Amino acid sequence: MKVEKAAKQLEALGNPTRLKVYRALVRAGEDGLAVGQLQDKIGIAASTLSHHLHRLILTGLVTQERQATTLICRANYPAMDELVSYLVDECCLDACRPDERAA
Amino acid sequence: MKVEKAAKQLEALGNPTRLKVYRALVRAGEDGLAVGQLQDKIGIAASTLSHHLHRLILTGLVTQERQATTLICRANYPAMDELVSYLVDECCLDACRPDERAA
DNA sequence: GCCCTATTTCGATGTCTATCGAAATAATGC
DNA sequence: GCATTATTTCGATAGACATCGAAATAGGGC
Repeated sequence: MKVEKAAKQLEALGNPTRLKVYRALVRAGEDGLAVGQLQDKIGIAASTLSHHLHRLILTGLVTQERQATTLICRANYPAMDELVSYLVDECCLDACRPDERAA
Repeated sequence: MKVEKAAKQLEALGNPTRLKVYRALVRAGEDGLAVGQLQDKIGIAASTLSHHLHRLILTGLVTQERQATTLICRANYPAMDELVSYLVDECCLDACRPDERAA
């Protein structure tokens, strides 16, 4: 993963509203949550939520699937896994895995 | 860890320049790097670097220690460890540790 | 084809961010 | 206490962001 991509994803998660959205989606699991359900949970204007979702989708952290008139949002686990791996491998190796310390 | 604190730290890392700074500091290990060395590595104005360092320090991800006229910067590993733990435990449990899946 | 619900896009606004150069501060050595 | 080096603070500027309400769009049922 390039540093720019990682930074983009971190920036996407680095907003309390978006982190709450992402957290809610993770907790919802495979069923995901409709945009409207997210709005109820988080309590912001629909347009604002749509904007934040757009940013999360652009970075690949969230996916959407249409079911009739509602849009189901889901956390894209592999993307987060890749991001955490980047942080651990590239940025935190010494602290988290002393025995794997690189040259 | 509260969601606001995690978001603040993610936001701090969610800028390419700051992520490069942090990465350089991690790679420098316990010796750390002087502000001037960081500036040489990254190639931005001293004032800009100072601004970014300030943000990283405010979130606790970086520490500074003065050695004579130079300021040594170091990555604060426990902070990153805590942040990654938050992401894994609160936001990525299902994907990363299926056997520890919470209720 | 029209209505209803769900969601996005538009337009506007205030706040925050990144960046720079210049000037100010800090710490040391002489 | 002055010069030197290292770093921060100041002031300015251009661009990005978060937020809202209103209007537009999408999809489906009648």
